[in-house]
Amino acid sequence: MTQERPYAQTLTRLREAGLRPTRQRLALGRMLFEGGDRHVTAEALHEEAQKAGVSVSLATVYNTLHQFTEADLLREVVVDSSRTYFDTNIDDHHHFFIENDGALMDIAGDEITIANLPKAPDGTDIARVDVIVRLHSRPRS
Amino acid sequence: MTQERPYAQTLTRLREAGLRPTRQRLALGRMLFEGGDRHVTAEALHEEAQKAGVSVSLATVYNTLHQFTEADLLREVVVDSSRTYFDTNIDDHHHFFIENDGALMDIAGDEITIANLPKAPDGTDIARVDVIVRLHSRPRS
DNA sequence: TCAATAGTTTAGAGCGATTCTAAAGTTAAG
DNA sequence: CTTAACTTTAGAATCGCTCTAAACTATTGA
Ligand SMILES: [Mn+2]
Ligand SMILES: [Mn+2]
Ligand SMILES: [Zn+2]
Ligand SMILES: [Zn+2]
Repeated sequence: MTQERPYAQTLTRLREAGLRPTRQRLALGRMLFEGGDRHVTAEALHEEAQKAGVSVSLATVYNTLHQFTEADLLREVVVDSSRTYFDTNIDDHHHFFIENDGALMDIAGDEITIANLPKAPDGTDIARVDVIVRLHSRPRS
Repeated sequence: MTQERPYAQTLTRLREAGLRPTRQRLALGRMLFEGGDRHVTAEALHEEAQKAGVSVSLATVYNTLHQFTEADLLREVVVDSSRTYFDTNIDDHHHFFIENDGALMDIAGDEITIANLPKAPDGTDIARVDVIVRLHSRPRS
């Protein structure tokens, strides 16, 4: 049901976000939103587009990822100080991060229980709570 | 007790880490380890050294922070995809991060209870669990 | 005390991810 | 259509950080 009319679906999302459905945005949007949840870097998405024969500049990939994030179609995940990951899962959730290969995996929000969270310091509000479970992959047997 | 003989204390730490107690390492070590827990960026520590009249190159600040981290005198905290923070608190603990001004504050490890953590995927081991409570500072009244 | 050696510092070049600029190309309106 | 608003893009610029290799310094053991 959520997989039908994929073309129209991405188109609608863009329209609702007030973004003109350009060739580039439609192509990137389809790569991101059709199929399951994804965690991508700009570089990786750009490469994927190239391979799919979609001509988009890296600058546009960055622009688009930021516009999608701004429109709440994506969120950023900070796990590595040298790359930014964009996440198509915008629900509250957490992550496994395999430091060896940079892979990110979702942990559903209700799979982890956080208790006794101290209250935010005066003058501040909690914007989000991120749990990152850092993993090291064991050498394959 | 932990604040006495500050000079000798830093000196001893360096010796125990197998690092020659050079003028630069001693100066940076004292700035980092005397007084309470700190969260610094290389840039900020470099500036602080300059202001204290200690001449150290930025490259040496980076080298030193990494060597200290390697020696378990510091740990890195990833909260911002554009800067690396180094933390003098090497106990298990978590952080408040005020996104507006880049301030980091500790949350003691036992102040948060994490329950139902899913088990690590096959072939991986948990290296660390980081909880980052992202805050937005409310405009001052 | 004083080499000789191993380890350290540093200026400056280099790198990689990301952002910026401003000119050319598109889309939406009317 | 025509026009105005928005978008894309190549390439330059930025920025945090790392690398290189030459100049220093701490350590060692005659
Ligand atoms: Mn960004
Ligand atoms: Mn590092
Ligand atoms: Zn995710
Ligand atoms: Zn800390």
